[in-house]
Formats: sequence, structure tokens, C-alpha cells
Amino acid sequence: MSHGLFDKNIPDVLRDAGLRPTRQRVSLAELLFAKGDRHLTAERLHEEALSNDVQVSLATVYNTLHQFTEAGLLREVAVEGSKTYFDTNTSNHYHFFFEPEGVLKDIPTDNLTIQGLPELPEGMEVSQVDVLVRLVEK
Amino acid sequence: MSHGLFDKNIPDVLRDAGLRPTRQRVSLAELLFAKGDRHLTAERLHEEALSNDVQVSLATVYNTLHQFTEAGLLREVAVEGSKTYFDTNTSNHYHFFFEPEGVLKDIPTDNLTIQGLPELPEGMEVSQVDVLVRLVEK
DNA sequence: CTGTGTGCAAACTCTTTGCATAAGT
DNA sequence: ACTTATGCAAAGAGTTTGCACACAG
Repeated sequence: MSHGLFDKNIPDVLRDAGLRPTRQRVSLAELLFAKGDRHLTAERLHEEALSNDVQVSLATVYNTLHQFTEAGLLREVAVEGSKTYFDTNTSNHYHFFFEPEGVLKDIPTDNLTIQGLPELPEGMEVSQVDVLVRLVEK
Repeated sequence: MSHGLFDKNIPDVLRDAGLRPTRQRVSLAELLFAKGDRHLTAERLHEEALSNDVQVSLATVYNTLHQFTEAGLLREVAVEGSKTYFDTNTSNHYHFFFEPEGVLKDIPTDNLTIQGLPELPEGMEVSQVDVLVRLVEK
């Protein structure tokens, strides 16, 4: 499966997004995009960076995640108060949320359709549709 | 439109839920359930209580909202980091989110269907499906 | 060199908790 | 009376910000 971001080298991806390819950004981007689709919190990514000998502060992780999101490289997923998840898959798709572990997993949209949305209020348009299917153990 | 909770008096509703009908709980329940379906944050409800001369602390508002949620009188809606919204409509339904103002509005499920969910992982079942349609100005 | 990015610590927001007081049954 | 709920202030989690230093172009 082609990943899109996999095809170019990371510094070019960042430059194309208008971000200077600094050590930290390149390292974080590698962690984020090298392994296919991921769903991470800032704190999780920070831990992962440290254990991979990438020296970076938590504040920079937050800044970087938000910059990547604005640049369209990431997407935020709202799951529950506090913890924000960032998703490396920016295409239109939905999520399973495994309640016990707090883990997100993609639902491919291929076959998933939503029908019967009522008319939108005047002057408004849909910016995004989030679907979260919460799963618990039987 | 019948509201369900409208039919009984508030103290009985609370007693049936196993909650002692204290001044604060009764007052908050009245604010929540007297006006049809509402979507409130804890802080918003606290302000509203104070301006209606209901003496209650923010901590008690939080406690009460969580107790009501556990008792099945409310439902939580995840919209974005921090801010938790509580929804007085506990039936199965979805939401519009007006990004500029941060306001939630129900989407009746009558005509809304989701098709093509993939098979669930072994041993798991759906606890809830959240659909959030984010709207922005055109 | 020049401007942007980073690190740190402190600030901030939302939420929860501990403990003494108050209220419900 | 006995037990549970409340209020307050303080603590906690997650996130953001300000400013001096470091690095990329």
C-alpha cells in the first residue's frame, strides 16, 4: 500500500508545506509517517521520540503537531475530553475506538456511507464528518 | 413532543436513579430538562445556575453532571480537546457542530443511516456510534 | 548574518479531589 | 442520628506561551 508521504523524502515534504526541515521536525515526521497510519497523542509521540534518542521537548512536540495539522499532514480526532489524538491518515475515513485501551483504528470509507443527513442551515457547509464507533468487550 | 423526563416530577426522577433529590440536584435538573434538548458544558450550566439564583459550586456541577450521566439521564459528547459537552437527549442521535460558535445541535436519526461498517473485531461489540457533522460558514 | 525554531519553565484551562460543613431521610 | 452531598480551595492533567538561545538558509 502506497503511503503518499513515503514517496518523497521527509525534508522535501516539510519544505513543500512551508516548514523548515529542522532536526526535530524531521525526526518527528519520520516517527509519524514511517510506519503507515498511526494515531498518537502528543505525550505518546514525545515518549517515543525520547526512547529513539530524538532530543525534543514536549512543547516542541505540541507545536510541531499543530504545525503539521495546519499544513495538512495530520488530522485531529476528538475522542473524549482532554487527550487529543493526531491521525497520520488525512484522507476521508472514520474510526473505531477501543474503549478499554483507548486505542483508535481506521475504518476504511470504501463501503461506508451516511445517508439521510437533513438539510444544512442556510449559509453553512460541511467542513468534516467525524464518525466514531465505540467498541467494548462483549 | 413528549420529553420523558417531563412526565414525572424531578425529585422522583432522581430518586428512581438512586440519587438523593438535594436542592442543588433538583435545581440543576430543572435547568437541564425543563427546556427540551440541550447541549451544555459544565461551566455554562454553572453560570446559568448562578444567574437563576441557584447557589451551587462548579465542583458540584461537575459531580452532578457525572452522576446524571452514570444514571443515564445525560450523555457526553466529545467535540474537541478539553471542553466536554453534556447532552440531555440520551436517545440515539447525532450532531451538527457549528465551528464558529462552538454550538451543538441534534440531527434526528429518523432518516439517517450508516451503511457498510466493516466486521467488528472478535469479542467486541458496539457501545455507541458518534457522528459529528462539522459546519462552517460558506 | 537574519529570521525562524526550540527548550524550558511558568501560565492557563478544564476538571477532579480532600476534607470540614451542611443537608436529606 | 446517620449517611450522603456540598463547598471551597488546592491539586491534577493536558496544553499553550514568553523569552533567551540555537540553528537553518
